[in-house]
Amino acid sequence: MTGISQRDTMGGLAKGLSVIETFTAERPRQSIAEVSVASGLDRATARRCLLTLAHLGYADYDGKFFTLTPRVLRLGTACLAAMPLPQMVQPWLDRLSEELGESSSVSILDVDEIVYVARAAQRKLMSIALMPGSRLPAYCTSMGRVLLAALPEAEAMRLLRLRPLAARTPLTLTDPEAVMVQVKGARERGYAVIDQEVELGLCSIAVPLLNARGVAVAALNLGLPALAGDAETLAARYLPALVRVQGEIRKILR
Amino acid sequence: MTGISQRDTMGGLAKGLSVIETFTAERPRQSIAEVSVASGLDRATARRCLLTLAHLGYADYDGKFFTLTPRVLRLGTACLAAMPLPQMVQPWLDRLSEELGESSSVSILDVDEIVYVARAAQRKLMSIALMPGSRLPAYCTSMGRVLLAALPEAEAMRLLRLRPLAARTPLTLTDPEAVMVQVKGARERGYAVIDQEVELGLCSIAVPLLNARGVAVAALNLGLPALAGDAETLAARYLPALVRVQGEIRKILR
DNA sequence: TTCGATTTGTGCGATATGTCAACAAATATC
DNA sequence: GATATTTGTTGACATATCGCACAAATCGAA
Repeated sequence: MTGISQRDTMGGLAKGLSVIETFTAERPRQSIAEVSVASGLDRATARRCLLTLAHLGYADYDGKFFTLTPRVLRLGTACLAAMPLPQMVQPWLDRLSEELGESSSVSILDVDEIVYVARAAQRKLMSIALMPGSRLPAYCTSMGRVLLAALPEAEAMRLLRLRPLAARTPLTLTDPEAVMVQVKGARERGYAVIDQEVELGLCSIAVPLLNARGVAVAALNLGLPALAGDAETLAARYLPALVRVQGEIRKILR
Repeated sequence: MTGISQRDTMGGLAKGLSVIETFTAERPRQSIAEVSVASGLDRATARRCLLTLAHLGYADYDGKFFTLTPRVLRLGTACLAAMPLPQMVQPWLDRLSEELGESSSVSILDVDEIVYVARAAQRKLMSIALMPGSRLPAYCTSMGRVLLAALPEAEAMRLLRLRPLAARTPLTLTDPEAVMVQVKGARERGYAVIDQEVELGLCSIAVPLLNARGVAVAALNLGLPALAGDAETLAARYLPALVRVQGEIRKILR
């Protein structure tokens, strides 16, 4: 019950998962040696992991390079499918987006990143396509800020210090202390507004999604073009609809 | 080089992955014993897998039940991000959807399912939200049929026989032989049209995406409302645009 | 081609891990 | 509330697997 004892762990599983995570957009095809250095595993071990993955259909092997197969996606979608939240909120997202003509999303916090778990896309504002499973850093997103606001302050601060905060645009706050001020503001107001800190031209307003016990389990946001006005104007215009959905979802979240 | 020899496999990895896959929408929270029966592993082994997953942050454990965490999504998105195809085709999808005012998607085949890897959603025709990572059975989808058509006939037939074909609508073909006839038709014509076999009110037309060597690596489709007419009308109206994009993408696919 | 450099494949001892069985704790059943 | 059943945990033993060192293969450049 205390810590995980040595005899309760399975090294092989941990190693295999880390091998999967070495595959990125920059390195979609890797040799055994590449995976070995990327994962820090011995070549012999990396080789066994890769051969096992190939054998199970999670990877393809052409005799030289390994690539992941769509079967790996099953792991992720198993996870998404296993979450009750996405299916519960999707109808509300659809309605909200339809009504306002803007994209809305629901995300949860994974360490210092927000992970989209449901989305109703309306028009394309962002340069990259967001979808369930997509990740953005918490510090520069409206959903990230309301989710950080739901944590104990020390924990939020720890997450903000995990890595240097990149200036994604000239408007991005890159000082953890400065972000923390915004996080506190979000906690007090019950919502967060972001003005082009993720991407120029893009604003966003988010509220936390609370379960019946009042615990923030996710965040709901609207993506808006930057020309929509200052924070107060945005809030006045869009907050009522968000709060309404927030209330409805709270009723159905155990 | 021949088969995977016993000494090149890692049992722990295989077991851990199968444990992850036991989590579904129906069973998002599982005890050790439940996972044990679902995976066929000994309880002690299942326990070690689960504790390891929890230790690594892939699962949560409340002392009784395990749930997967969003961290598992990283595995899947690592896979999607590692695919060059989605990023390459996305601009074409966006343009195509914009032009025609209908949703378009690209999918690949994973065993007997199609997996969406890119999508430009225009208006909501389907009851469920489709997005990259989503899966539909191959037998009743236009993209599935053109992808099956690209396989050797015996292999396609094997996939069609893997599980009973569910009648998703009154129009769904549920006889493997009958589906095979359509698959062959798709191969001859170079495209497939589906009329409300997935969902009532929804038609779809698909073409294969070929790489420079002429190998079908994915499928491209348009989702259309059922009122759009019969197969020939649909093809006459939408095929030219699809074929144009097919040609463009073929140029950029190695 | 030949040679060196890098990468990949493979035996081996030491260690980790799976299996099985037993047991204790929790839960269900009556 | 007593019994039966399921579930979680632990220990012992056989075996799989790790990581090392070396062999084989592949690659690159002269």
